[in-house]
Amino acid sequence: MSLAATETALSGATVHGRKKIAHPDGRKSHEVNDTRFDRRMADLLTHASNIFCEKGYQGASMRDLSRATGMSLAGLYHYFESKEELLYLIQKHTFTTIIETLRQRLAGSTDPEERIRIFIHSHLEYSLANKQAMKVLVHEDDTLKNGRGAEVAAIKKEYYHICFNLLEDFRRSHGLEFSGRLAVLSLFGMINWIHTWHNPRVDADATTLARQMGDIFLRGVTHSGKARNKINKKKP
Amino acid sequence: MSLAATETALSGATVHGRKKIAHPDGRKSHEVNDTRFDRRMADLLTHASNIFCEKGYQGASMRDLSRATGMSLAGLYHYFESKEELLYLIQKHTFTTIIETLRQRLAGSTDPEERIRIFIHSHLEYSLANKQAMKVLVHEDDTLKNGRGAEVAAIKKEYYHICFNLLEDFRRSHGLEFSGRLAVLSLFGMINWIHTWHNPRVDADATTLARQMGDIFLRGVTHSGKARNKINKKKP
DNA sequence: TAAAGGTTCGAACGTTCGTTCGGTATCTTT
DNA sequence: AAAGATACCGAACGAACGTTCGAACCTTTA
Repeated sequence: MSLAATETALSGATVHGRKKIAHPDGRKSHEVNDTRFDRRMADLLTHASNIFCEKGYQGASMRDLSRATGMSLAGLYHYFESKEELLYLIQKHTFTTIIETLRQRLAGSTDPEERIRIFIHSHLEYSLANKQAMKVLVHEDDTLKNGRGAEVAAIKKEYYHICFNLLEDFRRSHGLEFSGRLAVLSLFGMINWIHTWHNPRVDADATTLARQMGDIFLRGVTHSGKARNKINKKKP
Repeated sequence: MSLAATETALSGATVHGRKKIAHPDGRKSHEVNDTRFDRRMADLLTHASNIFCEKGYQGASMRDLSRATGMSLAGLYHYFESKEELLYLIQKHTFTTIIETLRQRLAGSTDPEERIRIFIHSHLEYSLANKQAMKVLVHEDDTLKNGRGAEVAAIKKEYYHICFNLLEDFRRSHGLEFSGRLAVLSLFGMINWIHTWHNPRVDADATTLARQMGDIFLRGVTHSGKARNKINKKKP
C-alpha cells in the first residue's frame, strides 16, 4: 500500500556482466535474488544515493562511498564497473519503481480526474519517502551520456507519456481546451520542485499535498483558457 | 522594456578587494563602471555561465574557462580569487537583476491579479533570455556554502517574499482561502522547471507561456479548496 | 579437507584539479 | 622617457580523483 523507503530493494539489475538469474540450484528463491551479493549491492546503492544527493554526482567521490560503507576503494569495483554505472543503476531503479507502482495504482480507477490525483499522490508519496534517490533522479537529469543516458531518458519519456495520456483523457471527458504538453510540464514542475523546499517538520504529508496540488492544478486546467466566465460543467 | 540577454552587464561587484567606485578623476562615468577590467570581467562571467550550465559547477574546470576565453589559467585569478567566487558573482548578479527588473515592472500596476501576471511574465522572459545563467542559479542552488551561500540565500528569500506578498494581496482582495506557502512553491516549480524542457523551436515564447501558466495557476488558486461549486466572484 | 570461486584489500598508477609564484609585457600617468 | 600600476603568462605545486592489479581472505562445494 504505502511507498515506504525501499532501503534494501535497490538490486536485481544486470551488473558487471553478472545476470539476474533464478537460483540454479534447488534453493527457495523469491521474486528478487537475495544473495549476499544482492544485499550488499543494495546497501551500497543506498549509501551512494545519499552521497550523490548531498554532494552531487561530480562532487561525490568513490572515496566518499568507501568511507560511508566501510568497504575499501578497490572492493567497490567488485559491484560496479564505474562510478557512472553507479548513477545509472540508481536512476534506473528509482524510475522503474515509480512507474511500476503508478501502474498498479492506476489499475484501481477509471475516472479521469481520480486517475490524475492518483498520479500526483503516487509521485509525491514516493518523492517524500525516497528524498535522496528522487533528488538524484531530478538533479542529475542530464549527467549520464550515450547508452546509459539514452536508456534512462527512454524511461523518463515513458513516464511523461503516461501523464500526458492521463491529461488527454481528462481533457476529452470534460470537453476542455488546453495544451497537453504545457499542462504536463507545469504539473511536473510543481511536483518535482518539492525536493527543494519540503520540510517534514513544517510541511504537510504526501496525501495532503497531493490533494492541494491536485486542486490547484485540476481547477487550473479546467477553468483556464481565454473564456473567463465559464460555468462549471460537472454536476450542473 | 525587454529583458534581453545582458551579455555585457555582468559586472560591478566587489571583486578581489577591488571596489566599485565612481572614477576618481574627472572622466565621464556612467552608472556602471566601464573600464577595461569591467568589460573583461563581464566577458569572463558570461563564458563561465555557459560552462557551468553545460557541465555543472563541479564538473567545470578553470581550464575549461581558460580554453573558452583564451586567457591563461593564471590570468583568470586576476579577476576572481577562486572558482567559488565565480559562481557567487554569477548567482548574485542574476538574482539581483531579476529582482530589480521585477520591481520596476510591478511599479506599473496595482491590480493584484495583473501584478501576479507581471511576476510570471518577468520571470519567464528573463529565464528564456538568459537560459544559461538561469540554469546555473537553479541547478547550483545549494552549492555555495558559508558566507557566500548565505548571501545568495538571502536574495532568494527576498524573491520568495515578493511573490508571497503578491499572492496574499490577491488572496485577500478576492476573499479566497489557500495556503500562500504552497501556492508560491507550486508556482515557483512551474516557472523554474522550464529550463528542463523549453525548446524555442517548438515551444511558445515567454509572453504566451506566461499567459497560459498564469491562467492555470490563477484559476487554480481561485477555485481550489474544499468547495467545488463556487461561483466566480469577479464582475458578477 | 582441499580445491574453487566469490569477496575484499593495500598500494599504486596516471590524470586532472584549483591555486600560486615569479616574472614579463602593456598601459597610464608624470 | 621614466616610473608605476595594471594585465597577463609559463610553469609548477600538492592534493584529490577514478581506476587497476595481484594477493589475500572467506564461504561454498566436492
